[in-house]
Amino acid sequence: MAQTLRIVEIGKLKSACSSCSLSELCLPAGLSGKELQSVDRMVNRRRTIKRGDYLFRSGVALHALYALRTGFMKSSVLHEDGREQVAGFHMAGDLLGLDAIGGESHLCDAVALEDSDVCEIPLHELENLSREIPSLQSHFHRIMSREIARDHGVMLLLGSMRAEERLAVFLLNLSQRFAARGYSSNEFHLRMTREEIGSFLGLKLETVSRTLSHFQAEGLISVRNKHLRILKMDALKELVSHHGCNG
Amino acid sequence: MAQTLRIVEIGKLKSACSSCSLSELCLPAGLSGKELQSVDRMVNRRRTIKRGDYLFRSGVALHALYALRTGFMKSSVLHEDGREQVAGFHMAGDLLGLDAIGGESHLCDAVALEDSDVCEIPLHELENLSREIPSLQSHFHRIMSREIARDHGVMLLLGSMRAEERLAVFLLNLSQRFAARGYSSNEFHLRMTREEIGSFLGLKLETVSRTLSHFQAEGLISVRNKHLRILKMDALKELVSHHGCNG
DNA sequence: CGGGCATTTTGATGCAGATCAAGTCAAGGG
DNA sequence: CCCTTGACTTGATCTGCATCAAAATGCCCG
Repeated sequence: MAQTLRIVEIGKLKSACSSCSLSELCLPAGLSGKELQSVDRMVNRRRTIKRGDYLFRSGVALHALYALRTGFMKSSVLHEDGREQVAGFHMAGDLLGLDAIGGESHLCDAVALEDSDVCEIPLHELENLSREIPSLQSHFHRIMSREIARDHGVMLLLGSMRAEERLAVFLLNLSQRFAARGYSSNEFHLRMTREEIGSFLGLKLETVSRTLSHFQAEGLISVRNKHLRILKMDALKELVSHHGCNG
Repeated sequence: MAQTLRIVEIGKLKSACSSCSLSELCLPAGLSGKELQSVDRMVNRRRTIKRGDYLFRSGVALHALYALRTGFMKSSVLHEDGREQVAGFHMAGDLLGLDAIGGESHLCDAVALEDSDVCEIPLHELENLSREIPSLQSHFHRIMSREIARDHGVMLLLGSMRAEERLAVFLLNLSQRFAARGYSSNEFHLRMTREEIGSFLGLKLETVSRTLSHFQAEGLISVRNKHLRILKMDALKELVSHHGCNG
């Protein structure tokens, strides 16, 4: 009861895009004051997703796009026989639901890996508004395009890298994204399990664990449970570009 | 010289979207007569790409999006160390260059696997026009979204399927796309090499060849070089959904 | 039409990562 | 505080696909 009330209140809170610290990472990046106000009006609902809960599930109709405000989520595609493939991990500023625009219903699940807040962006209103604000339109296109480019990168990883390279790419990518949000680039908390990392990278959890241990033994990183520290950023980067040695 | 002339002439040909048999698969799907004329005016340049030539290369600035009119292409991402990952195969009606909108320059190569014709769609004009024509806008968004959803499907394939399943998914997908374009769904020509199939599926060419031979031995398909016939569509589909037997 | 090169097939062997199997560790609940 | 439970680590073994090798086939071009 108290719980429900709290959620409603949060939903009503006008913590506007114009005063949101993420606006430069998020949808309204690069908009002027006036334009920002229009976006504020469009994004009038917030939702809290508890750890382990779904933001949306595969098969459900698309209600809106979601901008992640705080927290951490994963999205995953599932095969009919139960296999799960994590398609991505999302942090503050990321836009979720982009794969559902094509068919009107979601094709993947989005699950909170820690308590998260999202802003709802009704697709039709976004399309209306982006007809009036060219810079919003082109930024929305940029966001979708970047998602396509990112996915191609993941395909490269899954299709042609060895386990060590995959893990290195994964860690470097996380590091970079934390840095872009003002967090440390060489020390952070892994919010996902080894199994989820494995699913994302096309590896089994044991392989993830072994490879992390191996990196640690080499002095590249230090891991203790979910706490991770990158000790030799350059060495990790070299690992990625050099293809081991079997060119 | 004669060559150059011929290309220029083709570039000038006004074989308009309004009279193009692909319009229902392509960008202008669902537009009215008047709207179609606006799109015609926007798409005023065609190009011919010879087999083996590049439509665009990674790193080059984005000039336009391209709608494939006739022919067959692949797009591939390359790793700095030379490894190539085929990101997709494209046939008539497909839109290429979507991953370059985000950063203004291409992130993958697009190569013709047979002589191909494309229509150039200047991105800025597309954005201008889609501010005037809502159905064009939403269809463009649908196209980008479908590309994201398709990529997620490929990630599922690369991350969690065995070689036989990958090949089966690949053949079924090709079959479906040929059917959508009015060609036979169970007999077609593979325009790419075994190596390119392998690169796309995250397998080596020998594995592709062996797996095809195996399918043939089982009576699921018949292959002779690049000519392929699907004999047991249902059995192929079962192969995909049943995860072999090691659930 | 025939030589040469690229593509494909097929076989033999090796290895990275999966699988199976214990055992350790941290967190939450009675 | 101990017990349970889920997450993680580590070791032993297995296997699917890669790699290496060589022969067969198709195709381009002179």
